[in-house]
Amino acid sequence: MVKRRLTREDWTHAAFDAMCRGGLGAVAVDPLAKVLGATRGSFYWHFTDREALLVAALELWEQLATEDMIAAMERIRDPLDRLRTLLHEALRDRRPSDVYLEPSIVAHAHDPVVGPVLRRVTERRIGYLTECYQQLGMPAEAARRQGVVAYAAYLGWVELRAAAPDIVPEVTRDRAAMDHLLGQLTPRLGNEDLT
Amino acid sequence: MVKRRLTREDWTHAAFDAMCRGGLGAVAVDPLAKVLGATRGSFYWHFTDREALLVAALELWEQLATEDMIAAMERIRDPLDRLRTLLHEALRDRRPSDVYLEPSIVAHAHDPVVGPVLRRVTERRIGYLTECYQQLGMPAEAARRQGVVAYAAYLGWVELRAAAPDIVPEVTRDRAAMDHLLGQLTPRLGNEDLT
DNA sequence: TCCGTTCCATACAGCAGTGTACGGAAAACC
DNA sequence: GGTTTTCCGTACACTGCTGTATGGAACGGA
Repeated sequence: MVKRRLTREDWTHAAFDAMCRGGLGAVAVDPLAKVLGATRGSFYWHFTDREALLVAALELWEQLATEDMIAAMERIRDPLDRLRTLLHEALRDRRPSDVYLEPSIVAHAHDPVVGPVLRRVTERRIGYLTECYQQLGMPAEAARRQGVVAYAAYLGWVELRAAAPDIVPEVTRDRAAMDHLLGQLTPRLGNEDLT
Repeated sequence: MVKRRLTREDWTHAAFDAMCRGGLGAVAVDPLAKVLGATRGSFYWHFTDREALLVAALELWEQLATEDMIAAMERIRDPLDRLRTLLHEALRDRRPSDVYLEPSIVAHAHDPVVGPVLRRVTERRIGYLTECYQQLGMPAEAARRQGVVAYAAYLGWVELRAAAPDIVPEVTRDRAAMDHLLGQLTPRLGNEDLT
């Protein structure tokens, strides 16, 4: 790792990494400078504020964890297969470094810079889930409700994994239990229980 | 509000209140002293550390939001009625000041003083849910899994409420949707779908 | 190679919070 | 009412972070 000059993207990615490990509080200029082997002088050339860095890192998160994810799903043709893959991907175990990011972001929902991004991401994800359910034949309103329920379920598992990591595999590792769970979130076609 | 001397409990309750509003970060000695109309001199008489205050506040949370809650539920005789009340109570809308507390705690799960308390609370709540499902006739393992699922659902709604408060009522205010949701978490007696 | 632009290190000021030392006020006790 | 114990205010030192000012290094084009 030769010592080269840093770009705005270098700082943004470093902030994102720190965010994944230590939450939003870890997005701090001084510590990041140490990691990058530079000083704050570099940072304040590329950014005006610590806040600007936070925004950049959050928008990177928005891109990677939502837009890219959705784009990947869109490559799956069959709607049912796509929803199944999506849910499975969302509920599956993650690398430990990913566990604390979303909880930390939600915990700062009241923050004026976090709030708007989180809002967009939440609405976008639920919106996409709604689309998926509609493509399976659900009417709009029911699909929306189902989307909200599914997203709440996702959030719940993410948080539970953070709160007590060893409890989650009790369910997710059990094939039957996992199928049961996914089954509740996946409407069987021709089911009249779509409310 | 006459100016009287402060007890350890005064500080603990003030810390708990601050925690409810601003998350764990709001448990700070200097600001709390201002609120209480005192100085840090008082604080360091009753506590050794800021950490000690955090522990006290978290244990108060454990008592109020878990033990007292469970004790209240135990006063309900009929197991099905009890579970329904519990779920309804857990998923119902809360006062705004309560919205950010649990997300903030979960976000600090890696913290050495938060971790153990959060572990205990999580295990205790899931354990109690498991009991409830068992009293409804589910075998131990299935009840445990159902308890985990129900608790994850609870966490999900709490977080969603913090992330995008206006989306939650879309479901919880709709009587039919709410019944459907509670229905998924409430086994119908004599249902063979208990896995 | 020279020069202008881009980038960064150093040094400084400032803020918010923690924890300690110590003197003195306020209760409590007899 | 004096003494002892309990409690609290004040002042200080220290830490970790933000943001600014400025000089100078590194790079790229002519």
